Amino acid sequence: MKATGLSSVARGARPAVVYAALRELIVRGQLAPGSRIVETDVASKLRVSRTPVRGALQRLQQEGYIVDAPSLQQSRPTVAPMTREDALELFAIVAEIEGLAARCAASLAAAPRATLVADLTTINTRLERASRVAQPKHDLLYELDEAFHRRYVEAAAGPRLRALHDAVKPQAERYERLYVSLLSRGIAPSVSEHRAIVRTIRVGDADAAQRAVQTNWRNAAARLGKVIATVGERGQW
Amino acid sequence: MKATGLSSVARGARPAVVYAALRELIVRGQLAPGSRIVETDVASKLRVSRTPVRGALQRLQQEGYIVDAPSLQQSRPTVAPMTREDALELFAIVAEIEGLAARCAASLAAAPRATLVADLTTINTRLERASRVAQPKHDLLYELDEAFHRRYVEAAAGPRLRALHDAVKPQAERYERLYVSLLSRGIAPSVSEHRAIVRTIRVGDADAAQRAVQTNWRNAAARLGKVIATVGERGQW
DNA sequence: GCGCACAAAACTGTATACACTCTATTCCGC
DNA sequence: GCGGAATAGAGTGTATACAGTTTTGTGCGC
Repeated sequence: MKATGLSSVARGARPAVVYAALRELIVRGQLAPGSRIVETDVASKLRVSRTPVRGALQRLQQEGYIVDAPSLQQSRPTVAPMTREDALELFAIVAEIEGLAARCAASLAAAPRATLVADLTTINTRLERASRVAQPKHDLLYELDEAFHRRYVEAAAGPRLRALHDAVKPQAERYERLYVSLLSRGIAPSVSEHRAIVRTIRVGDADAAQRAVQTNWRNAAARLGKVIATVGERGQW
Repeated sequence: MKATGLSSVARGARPAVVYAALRELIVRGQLAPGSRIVETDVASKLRVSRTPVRGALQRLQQEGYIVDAPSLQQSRPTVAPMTREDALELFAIVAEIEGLAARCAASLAAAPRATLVADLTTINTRLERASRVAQPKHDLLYELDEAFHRRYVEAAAGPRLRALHDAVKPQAERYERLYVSLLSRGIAPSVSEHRAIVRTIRVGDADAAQRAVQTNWRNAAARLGKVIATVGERGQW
């Protein structure tokens, strides 16, 4: 990412670029939970005016990446803290959204469903292999897990559900990365849960597919909950 | 609603007021699906500058009330069309969100749960009575059904789930109003489905509560689907 | 009368100036 | 030295000017 100088970005794309840049910083932890975000600073760092920055901040806030620090009249955007409570609620929501997508996936026609099942199997196999090596690469584990879920969402979800997924899921990235970085050996259960998901989609059992995805996320939430309890919360004060 | 002259609105509240005004116009149908929305017009009608209007439009778009008409470079916001497909997907999403809330509600402690159950029963009884009269008042039916669902969401949902609900649910209002206005006698099944929801929350069965809410919405979607098929879609051309 | 080209109007994207609010620091009085 | 008030600074809210793009209308040629 070029640190400074996106003033050359095409005319209609600046808010989106600012949004992407800030989200990346937040999700990767470079912008710590609890940090204040100042419109003027962002604007000058990225060499754009405050107008596109405003748009980006508004979107980030609406999606939950940043929150308003309590101040009577003015809005003081700060990076949203990471707490155990928040992680559990967020994972529960993702469980429902992706569960619904899996339900739709299991109801697809036979032909596209077969392709989907094949792809999911491939991805999950790669995930299993990546998790078995001596020093698992955290980024790779995250990418593969993410790719697995994204695959069936994009295959089956309608425009509304996909938009919702795009808005909610990336917020879990902060917690997922924390998770794999602390528990990289512990994703074995995930692999077998993924296999169960693939199985239900293959046989076309919508209810079971939805349940399987929900189970996967609820278990992940439980495992993550323990991790956070030990490592502590961030951005709380 | 004062048509013109909200230039006197407090300093930090203008985007919210513009947002509320436009959303109201859209969900009540005064701004027809497919209509173009022009920043300048809205700004001059409401006597504010384009800046707060911009914020409001962006939020409306992110929540799905308005969409971008395809135009290569510039964004041309138009009121989102109402289609059968969209209604079914939207209701399926609401089913998951409120289903999750109901699951949390069934897991509440005994004391607050008892209060919740009592309130839900009261609301549902009022709904039943309102639906039995000769000429049911559509607005009242809508309000009561909406109040029923809102009650348990607010009682049990965490901040994230509530924010999601606040963002998604109002979009269903367009379809719900269409629904009750065409099928006001047909809400008897809803009343009994609500009773089932209350029962599961009372006994504290989380899984059953979630399923009951999902059933309620899936049935509503099916009933609405038929209605739209007969009345035709809007804003498609 | 039809079509194409050019021009003008309409709108959105961006930047910037100004106003208002909140905060923090400093200075004065005690 | 401590506390409070005044003031300077920082930062957001709003308005507006300007630029670039798309659309629409008009006139000319055929």
